[in-house]
Amino acid sequence: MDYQLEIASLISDLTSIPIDRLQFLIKEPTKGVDTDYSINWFALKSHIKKDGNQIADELEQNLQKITGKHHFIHTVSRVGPYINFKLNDHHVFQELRNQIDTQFNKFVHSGFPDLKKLTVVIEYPAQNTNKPLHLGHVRNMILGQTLASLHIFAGNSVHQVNLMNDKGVHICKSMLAYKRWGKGTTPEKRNMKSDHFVGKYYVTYGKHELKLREEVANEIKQLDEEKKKPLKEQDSEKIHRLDIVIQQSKYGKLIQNLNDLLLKWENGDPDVRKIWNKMNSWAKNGFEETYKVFDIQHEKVYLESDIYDKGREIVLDGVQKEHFIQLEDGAIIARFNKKGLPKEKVLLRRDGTTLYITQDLYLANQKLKDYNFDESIYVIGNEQDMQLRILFELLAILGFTGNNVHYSYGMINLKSGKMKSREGTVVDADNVVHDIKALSLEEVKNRYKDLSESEMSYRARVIAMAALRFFILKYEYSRDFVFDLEESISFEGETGVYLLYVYARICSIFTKGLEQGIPVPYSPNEDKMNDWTHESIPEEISTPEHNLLILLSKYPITLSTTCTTLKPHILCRYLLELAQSFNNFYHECPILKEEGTLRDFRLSICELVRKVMKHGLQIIKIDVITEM
RNA sequence: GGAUCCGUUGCCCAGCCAGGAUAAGGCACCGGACUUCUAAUCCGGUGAUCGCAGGUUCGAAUCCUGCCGGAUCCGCCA
Repeated sequence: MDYQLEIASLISDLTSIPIDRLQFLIKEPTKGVDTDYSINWFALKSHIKKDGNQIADELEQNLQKITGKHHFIHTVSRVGPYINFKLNDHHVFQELRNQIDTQFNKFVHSGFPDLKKLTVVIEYPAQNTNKPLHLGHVRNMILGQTLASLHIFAGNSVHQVNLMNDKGVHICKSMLAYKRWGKGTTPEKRNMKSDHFVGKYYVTYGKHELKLREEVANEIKQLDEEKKKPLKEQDSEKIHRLDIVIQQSKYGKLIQNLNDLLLKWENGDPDVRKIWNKMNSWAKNGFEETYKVFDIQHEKVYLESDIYDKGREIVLDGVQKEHFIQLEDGAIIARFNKKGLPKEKVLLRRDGTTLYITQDLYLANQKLKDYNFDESIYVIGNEQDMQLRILFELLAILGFTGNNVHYSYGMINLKSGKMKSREGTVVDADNVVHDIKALSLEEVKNRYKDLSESEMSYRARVIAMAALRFFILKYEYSRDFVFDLEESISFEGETGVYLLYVYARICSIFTKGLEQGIPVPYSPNEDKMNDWTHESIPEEISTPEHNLLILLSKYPITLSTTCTTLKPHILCRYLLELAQSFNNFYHECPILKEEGTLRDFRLSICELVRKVMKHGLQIIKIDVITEM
């Protein structure tokens, strides 16, 4: 039961203030105030033309009449400008108790409004095939995957797809370096993960280019400055001279080689295609290994090399329909007249070749054809906000049906600054997983000396992935954050490990209970629900118990909010609060040492927390373990 | 220069959409709790001009305006 909504409903009946307005006015109290929900009657004044005090008096009196021993509101009281509501523990517990057996699925969905089920396409992480995945991709993958999970939970039909950027100048850079310095070696011969092998050559190229560029840095700078001047003031002779110097430098020749390679690829040169195929398959095989670690599965992968040239017809058709404009030199552009958008955007080059945006137009249509979606989500970093705005605007101009959403997440920066893959200053996805696993294995070994190797590494793996996933998801997705392996991946405090620990603790209580012949709701070893029909509740409920009950009752609405806002951090914050609240309860309230109703009541609370914790973690794709 | 986002304690981070009680957590630091259901834990403490200045309001971290500081974007690149 959503008590916040119920209270809003009660007040709505008494005041005829619309309930959808009232539910935002019912607040959870700040720390230290002994109440469960409250409303400030000042906030009601703008809705009823009465004296505030009078409103509060009437409300309080009327509410007093209906609340009481059997009502879900136990007490109503006035403190200053607030009307406070304390819920009835018995009522809350009885409501929750139903889910211990068979109603759990109904319970977790009970916060959802009855909406039409949607078909949703989620595209991520759209990486390039020139280098291995890095921490930015990790955030992308984990967010994309979690979005899918949230939509599936909400009952929507989800299609997870990827766009593999497997052609273009970036992969040519790796190819060029490999051709020049690779000497035909392979990842196997070098004993390297194959995508790292490809990435090595990308970095080699980047460093080489940077070195050569320095030789003509001065000329490039001068050229840039000259070109920045208004057209009339430009010294065309100087520009020409600088151009020649740059072109004839080693740097210029390298760039020329790169462009030649790209052109050869476009023309289908067999030798170039052969090496391209080889390097791409190395890259893709490497990605597959990493995907396995993160359990990433795509229903379909669109390849840029397949579709880069498509979308031309859409653009030409757009010209026919006078949406776009063909310039004298042959280029096709779109003009915008909207704040925040550029004046114009080129859609086809003057030589008729396509651009990335051309392909985007095609892919948006193709996804609609393939899935007839209601919503298409692009999980892409916020540095591409403008590109996506332009794309969506173009689609709108073309009368595109279907809702496009840019899930714009923030960048991960390092203490040392921004991650730059061409300079090799990135946190590699595989390495970061490896490091966290090593860290958690050490912790497991410290605690258990006599576990089997496989059990130890299993636990270490679950713990490590929990730590990493939760670390990414606990931040509001749109915000940038700074990553530092030492400080960021901790197993203490607000971490995934903290949540796992609560789960393991509860399991441990149940295991101990079973050993002592005490009936418990759940058997961790067999992963089995027991016959558990406990219904009674002690006369006196302690504060930790009360807090847990209230918190548990908020789970459905938390899930619903998380799903409708697509903000996983809301669920993460809830689970942390639940874990804190449980740990407080754990230390304050003995369980197995008690007897009768009190023991059973507390065991029931444990089971509720266990179930909600497991469910919540499942939603964010974190596995649990029963012992740690 | 223009556009978008951001600025909350020594550090990290929630709250802002929908204004209301003493600004919530975590890290670090200080003190306390393991012969008692797992101390990867708990309890207590120190620590905040919510970037600055105005405005609206009975009331502003939250809304509005201006300023300062930071990030990103503004390619016939991807």
